[in-house]
Amino acid sequence: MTTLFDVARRAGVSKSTVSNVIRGDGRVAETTRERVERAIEEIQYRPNVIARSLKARSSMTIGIIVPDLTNPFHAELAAGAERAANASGYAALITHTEASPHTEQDAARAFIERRVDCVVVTGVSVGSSLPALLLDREIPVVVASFGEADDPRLGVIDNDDLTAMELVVAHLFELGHRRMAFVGPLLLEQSGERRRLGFAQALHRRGLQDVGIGGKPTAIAAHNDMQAIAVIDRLEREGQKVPRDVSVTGYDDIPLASHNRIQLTTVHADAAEMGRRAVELALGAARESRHVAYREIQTGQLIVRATTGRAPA
Amino acid sequence: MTTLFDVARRAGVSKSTVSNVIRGDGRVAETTRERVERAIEEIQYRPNVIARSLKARSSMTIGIIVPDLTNPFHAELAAGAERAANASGYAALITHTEASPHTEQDAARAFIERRVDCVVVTGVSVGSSLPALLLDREIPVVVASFGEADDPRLGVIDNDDLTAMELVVAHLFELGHRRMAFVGPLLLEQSGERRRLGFAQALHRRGLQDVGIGGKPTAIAAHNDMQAIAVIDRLEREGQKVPRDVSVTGYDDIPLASHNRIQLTTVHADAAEMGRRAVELALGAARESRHVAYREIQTGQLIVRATTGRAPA
DNA sequence: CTGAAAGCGCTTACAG
DNA sequence: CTGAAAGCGCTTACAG
Repeated sequence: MTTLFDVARRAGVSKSTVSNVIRGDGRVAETTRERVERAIEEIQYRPNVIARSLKARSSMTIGIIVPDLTNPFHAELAAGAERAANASGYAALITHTEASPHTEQDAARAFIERRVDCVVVTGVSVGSSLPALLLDREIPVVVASFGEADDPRLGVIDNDDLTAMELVVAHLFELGHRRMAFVGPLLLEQSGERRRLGFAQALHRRGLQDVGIGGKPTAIAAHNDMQAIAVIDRLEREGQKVPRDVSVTGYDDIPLASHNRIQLTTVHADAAEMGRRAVELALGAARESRHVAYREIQTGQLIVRATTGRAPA
Repeated sequence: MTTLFDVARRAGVSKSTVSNVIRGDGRVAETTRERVERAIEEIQYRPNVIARSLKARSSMTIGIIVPDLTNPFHAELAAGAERAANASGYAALITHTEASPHTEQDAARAFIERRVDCVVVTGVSVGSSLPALLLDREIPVVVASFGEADDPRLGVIDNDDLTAMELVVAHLFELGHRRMAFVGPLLLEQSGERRRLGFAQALHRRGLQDVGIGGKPTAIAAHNDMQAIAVIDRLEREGQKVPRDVSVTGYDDIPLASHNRIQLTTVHADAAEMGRRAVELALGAARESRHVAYREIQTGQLIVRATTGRAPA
């Protein structure tokens, strides 16, 4: 690879001057600038960001942690975050953890060693130490759709799960359902617990409680759309019909939820926008060398489609 | 952040010695090693990979380009690649391009400037310059599921699309279909053309030709599963039934394809394994400072499920 | 407006 | 077995 020095030599100037034109530093004579730019063009010079990072103490890269890239909600969120990072000149180191504590530790270590400027996390294992590991190194982190985010240093972009689950239960209750169950996430994600709690509270207000999946529920509220779709698959393979025999709800409103053959009743969340906003907050904090320490909670709409219906008599 | 120097000072040795114990260089006295390790532990030292990269001329990171993170096939492939990279101590810079030439250029530039050791590409726009941009910089690239990969320097992990489309057409033909159409990818991906070609050739062998989507086909072969699922959605919203009125096939066999409500007839491909293998080839080449220049073609099984049936009378 | 010099945090011969 | 020194490719005061 060619270096600054190569273009300096070819243009007949010093490395400092080349650096000045590249960084757009004002004090460079017009003719010098042109000469340097021509040299850059001729030898196809591309600055070495690694060298720059070392000096600047900023890697110009952000870390993104997602439990499961294969879940469209997480993929959309990561994609939104990545796009926003790119737009600001940052590259994105993305790693998926399958909510495994061990993989999370490895990812944290890799991010620390590579000196990422900040990180956004779309989900972690229950009781994960990942955020603390990063925060303790003064790396700003914002968590999106997360569950209990108790560390005050965290940035949080989240959904109001409690309200959302109240909407879900109100809807099901109105359809006559009295035997309901919550089904947690496929992976051991921390966010599962808060939705379970919201569900339980909403039932409690109506003098009901979770009958569990074994308790012949007439309605099942799944932790997210992917889980809801898996539940429908299982029920229907067992010969039950959704929603005739059992109603099912999701959470996230992934594109597939509105597919003609799925038509899932779910809670809407704007994954891409959450990703974009998370990066905005994280980069802002990184640039000012502080933690984010700020939370933003949005409450999602309930989208009623065709997987919920009147409770069977 | 603490540096090598901090631990050297605390352990009362030189930076060289600390470096030697960290890198596991043999010639270090046992007691010295212990002293250094204790110091590292006490001040929680983590090496700066950026500095190491600068000296070593290897960034220990790989680039991954995917057109659409939201497509489970690409997500799986990227996840498999990412996992394999991590297992070898590499981090993964992932960027999604939406098959936009402009974004592809930006990604290539970012990868070059960050000196990624190699890149794996799961799809590009038609006629994309992305691979050449990288190859010309002596960066090994392997393309997976790609379409026409004409550059001999490329590594290629691919499916035998021609054979696969022959299987698809044979299956449909046997069910009595004579009016068939191919539907290309949602994004302008290069891989679309080869599947279209295989489809056309298979029809031609039977004295048929593509009637196009407007030609009232009784069977539609989609470029991939996501497109097939979108086609089913569209058809059924227009009041047609799949497969009663129209049969539909996909390609990839994403997890959703086997869902009870989808049951898509499709061609199986092992995305995660393709990703793993792609990284293996790319890293091997990177370590030897050469291009991959090697191709591996697998032919996928046709999985017959419930979106294909006898042609309507 | 331009260049010499120091330094970012490592690694790597090389001496001792 | 250990350390001093040079160098990876940049940036950034500072002189001139």
